[in-house]
Amino acid sequence: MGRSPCCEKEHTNKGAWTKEEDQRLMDYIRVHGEGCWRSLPKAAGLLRCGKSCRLRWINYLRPDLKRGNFTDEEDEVIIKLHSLLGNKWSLIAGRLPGRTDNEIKNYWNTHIKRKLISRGIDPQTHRPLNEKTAAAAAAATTISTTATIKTTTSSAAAAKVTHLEFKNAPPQSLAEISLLKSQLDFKHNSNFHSSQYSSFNPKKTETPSVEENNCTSSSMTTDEEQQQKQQKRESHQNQDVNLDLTIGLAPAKTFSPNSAESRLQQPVSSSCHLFGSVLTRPGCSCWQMDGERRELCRNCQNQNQNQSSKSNHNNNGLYYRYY
DNA sequence: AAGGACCCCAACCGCCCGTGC
DNA sequence: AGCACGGGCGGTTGGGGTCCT
Repeated sequence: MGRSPCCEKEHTNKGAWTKEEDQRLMDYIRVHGEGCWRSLPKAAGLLRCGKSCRLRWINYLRPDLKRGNFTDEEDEVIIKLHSLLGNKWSLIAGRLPGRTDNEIKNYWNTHIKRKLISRGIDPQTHRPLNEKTAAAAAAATTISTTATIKTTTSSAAAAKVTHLEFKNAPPQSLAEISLLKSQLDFKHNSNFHSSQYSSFNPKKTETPSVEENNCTSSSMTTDEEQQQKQQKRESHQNQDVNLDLTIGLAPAKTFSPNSAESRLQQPVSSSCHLFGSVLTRPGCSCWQMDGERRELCRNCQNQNQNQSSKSNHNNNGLYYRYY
């Protein structure tokens, strides 16, 4: 019944690693590289579970690990990313070079939680503690009535967000976004990735953006780029949400096309992105995020018309597709 | 100095996801 | 479609170190 264990527990060591074990593991990986963790212990002459070897390497032995205390800058990055991603430690770690998910998770639980509480901020919701109860009540009546999440299946575990329909207007501020996110079952709707709120962030950071790292569509024309830059400038002037999701890039790694990681790296240039609704036409200009213009561009209108027969479209509302 | 309380973090556990067949 | 497997993830634990009385 259930899964077979990843190793024979009777013949494996547990607990703290010895220097000799560390040395064996490092020597083996130096020669053979990472991977195939299940067979590694035997090949390396270690009486350890493969998972244990992997963890030891990733969290402790890897040569590129940064040692020492977290800096204030790292603290703030962690807080910011946590407010967007929740307990997605590996995604957060992917944006903090030299830090591991385990390290960040421990650091969060032992330091940052307290730090936020001392600032009067709830570490889970990232809202003021004294607002917590009132905000929860308010959120239930405001945000939940403005957005409807449509999924492809009725199973929470397998659900994939396909549409977001806003009866009035999409969230206008980071607070609203956070509130909306907290109301979704984030764990079960991992495909609905809050990191894609980056579409709300036209603010340019010092670090290279996704598109500057050749992650953007190769089909984009110069005109389209200009259009997007203009949109960014306009958006910048019109709102103050700075999610700074261009902070560093995840380590070079390939992801499956629909993974959260993959979508984290998708171009953030189009102002049509909304909660991960990456429209297929780069340079689409349907949404300006200024709270005034809530129009769909022609392309998106056409797309919506194609979809309208399937959805109960509110005349006053907006319709976003999630890919 | 003793020992109980508390803190920190490496390591473990069980589950989930992606892939190949 | 269903299964098996490897890898990865987040939550939790437990042991060692430090602080406090």
